[in-house]
Amino acid sequence: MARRYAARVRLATWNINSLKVRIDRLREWVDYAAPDVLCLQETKVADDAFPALTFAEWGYETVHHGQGQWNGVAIASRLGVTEVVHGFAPGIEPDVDARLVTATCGDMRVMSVYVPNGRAVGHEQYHYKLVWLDRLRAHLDAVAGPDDPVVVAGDFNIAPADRDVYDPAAFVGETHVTDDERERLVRLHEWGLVDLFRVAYPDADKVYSWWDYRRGDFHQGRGMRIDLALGSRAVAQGVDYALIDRHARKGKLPSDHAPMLIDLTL
DNA sequence: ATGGTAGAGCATCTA
Repeated sequence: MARRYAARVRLATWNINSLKVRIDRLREWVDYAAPDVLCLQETKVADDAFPALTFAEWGYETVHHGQGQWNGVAIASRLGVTEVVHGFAPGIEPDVDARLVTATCGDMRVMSVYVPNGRAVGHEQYHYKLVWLDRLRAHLDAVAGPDDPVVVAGDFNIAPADRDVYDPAAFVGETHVTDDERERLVRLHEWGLVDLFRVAYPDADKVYSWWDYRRGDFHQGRGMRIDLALGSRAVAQGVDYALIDRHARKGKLPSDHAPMLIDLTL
């Protein structure tokens, strides 16, 4: 259906690191931030344990793609949830894990992604990460076009540039910062996606979305910006505001990731 | 000091 007027949309993404443990904190943040579309990662629940009725009480339609103990991704939307694809589109080698779910929310084609961690450079899981990102690019071609309003949001487990890492020297030879991983992000840029946080803040540094639980890293400012919202041109040109909400990383039982929100005019 | 914490779930595995 043709769009008749500009719509303001608040998009959010959060690696919640267990929906079961974090449901009250999530409710608190949703009340505060009131996103229209919310991408979640690491729900760590099976589909039959996903609290869809709770989200419905909050005013959200949901789709969840989970497996139980690990991984699990969801999209919660006040703008509808249609044209759902669980995992990679048909024709692409299926994923062994639940790391991707796609839905149309309002006018946007939305993907919630939990990119494999990679564990260590050269590890079998690192190879899986790189191949997974190649498959994500193929998936984009299958479910959307670069001229559509498209958003790919989630935990990419890649810091796009050195300024997205608290100490680049500390990560030499580690995952999340290698040329091979960053090249996969460049390929997504070549498809037509841009880093929406950078649209709002082209030069900001020391802005992170994840801090290791250990060693007091959050309080010492040792973080990385690895949670990204990538958007096509139709989305990027409408970015009004972006925020990585560090306050949600504080207090009792925080996720190790902060949520990010992006305000758009579509 | 090759450490530390957190979540799954009950011995470790994953991050």
